[in-house]
Amino acid sequence: MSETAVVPGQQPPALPPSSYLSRLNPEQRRAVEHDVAGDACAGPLLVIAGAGSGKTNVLAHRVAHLVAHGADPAAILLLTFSRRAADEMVRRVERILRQVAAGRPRLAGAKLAWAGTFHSIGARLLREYAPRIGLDPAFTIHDREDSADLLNLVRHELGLADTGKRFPRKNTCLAIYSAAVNTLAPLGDVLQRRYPWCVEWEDELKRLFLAYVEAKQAQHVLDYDDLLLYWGQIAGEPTLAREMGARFSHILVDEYQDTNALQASIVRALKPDGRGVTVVGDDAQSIYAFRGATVRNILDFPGQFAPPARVVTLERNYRSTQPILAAANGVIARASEGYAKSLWSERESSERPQLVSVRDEADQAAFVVEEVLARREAGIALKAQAVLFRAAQHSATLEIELNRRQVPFVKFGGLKFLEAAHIKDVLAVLRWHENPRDRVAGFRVLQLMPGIGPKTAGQVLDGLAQVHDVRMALQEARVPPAAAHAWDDFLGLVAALAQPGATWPAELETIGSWYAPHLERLYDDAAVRQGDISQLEQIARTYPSRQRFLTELTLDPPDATSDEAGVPLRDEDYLILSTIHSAKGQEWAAVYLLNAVDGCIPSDLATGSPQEIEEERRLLYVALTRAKDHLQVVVPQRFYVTQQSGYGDRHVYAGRTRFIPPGMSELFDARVWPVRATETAPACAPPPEVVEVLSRMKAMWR
DNA sequence: TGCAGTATGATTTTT
DNA sequence: TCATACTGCA
Repeated sequence: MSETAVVPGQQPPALPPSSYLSRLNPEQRRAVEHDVAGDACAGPLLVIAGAGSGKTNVLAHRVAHLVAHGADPAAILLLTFSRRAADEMVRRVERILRQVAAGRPRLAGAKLAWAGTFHSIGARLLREYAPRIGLDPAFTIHDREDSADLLNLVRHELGLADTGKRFPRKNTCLAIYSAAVNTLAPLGDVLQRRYPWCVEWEDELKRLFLAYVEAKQAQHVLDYDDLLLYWGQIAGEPTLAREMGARFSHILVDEYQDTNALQASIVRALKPDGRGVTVVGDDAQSIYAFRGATVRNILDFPGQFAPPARVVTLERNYRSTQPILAAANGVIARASEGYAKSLWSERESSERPQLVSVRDEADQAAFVVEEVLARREAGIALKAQAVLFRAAQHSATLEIELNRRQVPFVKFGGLKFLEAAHIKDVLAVLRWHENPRDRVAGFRVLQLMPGIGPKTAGQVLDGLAQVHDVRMALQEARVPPAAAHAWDDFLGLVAALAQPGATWPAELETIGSWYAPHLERLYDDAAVRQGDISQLEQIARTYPSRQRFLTELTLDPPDATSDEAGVPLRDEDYLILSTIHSAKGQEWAAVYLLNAVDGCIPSDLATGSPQEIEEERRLLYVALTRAKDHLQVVVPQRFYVTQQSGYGDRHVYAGRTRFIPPGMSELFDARVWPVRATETAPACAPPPEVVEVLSRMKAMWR
C-alpha cells in the first residue's frame, strides 16, 4: 500500500527539505522515482551511472523508495557483484528507511531478504527448488580449484591425459567449459574465438564435459557455473519461472555491465515483460569479459522490451576532483567505442594527478611508502589510501617494504586464505563429511595419509561409490600396510564425527586435532599453518551450520589477506592494497597506481585481440576513477617481467602505458623520484650508456 | 605402489 | 618462478 501516493504521469510534489529525496540531483531522482506507483510494478529501467555518480546511493534510495511506497522488502531481489556490495547496499537501504520510518514502524524493521550475488542467491533458490528438478538439496559446491581437480580426474579416466599430442591442461579445460556455459555459446564458437589452439580437440572436449557433468551429478556436487546454469534451467520452465518470478515484485541488478549472457537470461526469464526490473551499470567500467561478461547486456537492454526500457544517465561525479576526472576522461575518450559520456564535478582543485617516474620496483615501493606515511602525517588515515595494481603479484616488493617499515596493510585480491593447501585439507575433510560422494574431497583426504597415493585412494573411493553406509565400507576398505596406523586414526575420526554428540562447530575442532600430526609431517612451517587453522575454527563459529559454513565460504571467501595471520581488527588503521578488479565500486582519498607501464597495463597476457586491449583501457579508467583527492600513477623505468623465461634477463626497460600517450601529458604533473642531488644525472634519464668492459676483458686475451 | 627427484611449460583479473 | 608430469628407484 502506498502511503504517500504518487499519481503516475504527474510531476512529483515539491519536497520538504527533510525528505530523503532532497539530497538527490534531478537525474538521480528520476531514477529513484521511476514508476513507483503503489502496487503496480514499474516498467524496466536502465541507469547508466558513470564512475562516482552516486550509483550505490541511487540504487539504495530506489529500494527504500519502493519499500516506502508499499513494496514488500521480502519480495525485492537485489543482485550485486560481490557480497561486500550487497552488505553495503542493505546497510544503506535500512538506514534510509529508518529515517523515513517516523510513525511508520513497518519501515523501521524492514529487512531485505534477498540481497546477494547471482551465485549466492542461485544457491539459496536451488536448495529450495532442488527436489522439483531431481537435484539433491544437500549438494555441496566446488570452488574453481575443486572443479579443475574433478575435471582432471575425469580427464584421466577418459584417457585424454596421454594422447600423444598435448591435450589442454585442467585449468584451460575448465576455462573453456566455463566460457561456453556463461556465454550460452556453442563449444565450437568459443574455441574459435577464444581458444583457437584447442580447436582440434573439440570432440574430445565435448566428451570430457559430458563426463564431467555426469560426475558432478553422481557426486551431488555443483560448481560455480552450475549455480547459474541450474537456476537458468528452472527459469526456463514456464511454470517454475512464473512461480519464481512471482515471488519477486522487483528485481534490481547492480554492475550490469559485468553480467554475462546466462545471468541476463535468468533475469529475463523471471520478468519477461521487464516490469519491476531495474539494472544499473557503466559500460566504461566493464572489466570482466574474461569471465564471460558482455557489454552487450547493458547496451541491448532497453530494446529488449516493448515499450523499451527507460534510460537515465548519471554524469555528475561526486567523488573526484575535476583534474582527476579530466585525466580519467582523457583515457576513456580514446577508447574505440562506447557511450559518449563525460563526467564532470564541482570539486575544483589545483592539484593535478601525478605521473611519477621511479627507477625500478624497489624505488616504486619506497616512494609509495614515503607518500603514504606523509599523507598519514597530514591527517589522511591509512584506510583512506589505497595502492592499486593489475596483478596480485605486483605488490610483492611493496609488501616487503611495508613490513620492513611496519606499516599495517590488508590486501584484496590474489591468493586467498582458502587456497592455502592446509586450509583446503581441513575443508576437504569437512566437505567429505557433509557429502561422502564428493570424490574430489575424498581423494584429497585419503592421500593425506602416508602410504596412500592416487591408486589406493581411487580404489577406496570406488568401493564407496555404490555403498549406502559409507562408514561401514570404510572400515572394510583395504589399505597398504604402510598406511595401517594412519588409517586406524582416520577411522577413529570418522567414528567421532558420526557420534550424535559431534555437533557444529565442535566437529571442526575434532577434525583439526586429527589433522595436526599430518600438518606437522607435511610442512616445515607447521606452526604458522596451525595458526590459520585456528583462525578457520574462529570463522566457523560465526556460522549456524556446517552446510551454511561450507556454502558461504565457497561463494564469499574472505577476500582479504594480510601478512600476519588474521585480518586486522576493524578499528585498526591499515593501508589498502588491491587489484584493480577488487577495487571496483570503491573509493579512497588517495590512490597510488603501480606499474603503469606497457606490459602491465595492458598486461602482456591480454594483448591478443583489440577487445582485450580495450578492456585493459577500461581497467586503467576504473583505477583512476577510484581517487577522490590525490592520484599518483607510478611508472618504473625498469620493470621486472616474469614472462620470457631463460636468458636470465628478467628486467626490461618498459615504456609508460600506451593509454597515457605523450599527448595527454598536460593532464598530469610529471615528477621524478627520488629527487637527485644536483650533481648527479636525473633519475628518469634513458638507460645509461654501457661501458664496454666486457669486450675489453676478452680483448685482454686476444 | 608410492615417493623423490628431474624436466617441462605456463604464466591475469574472480563468483 | 612455480606447478605439474614423468621417470626411476625402493
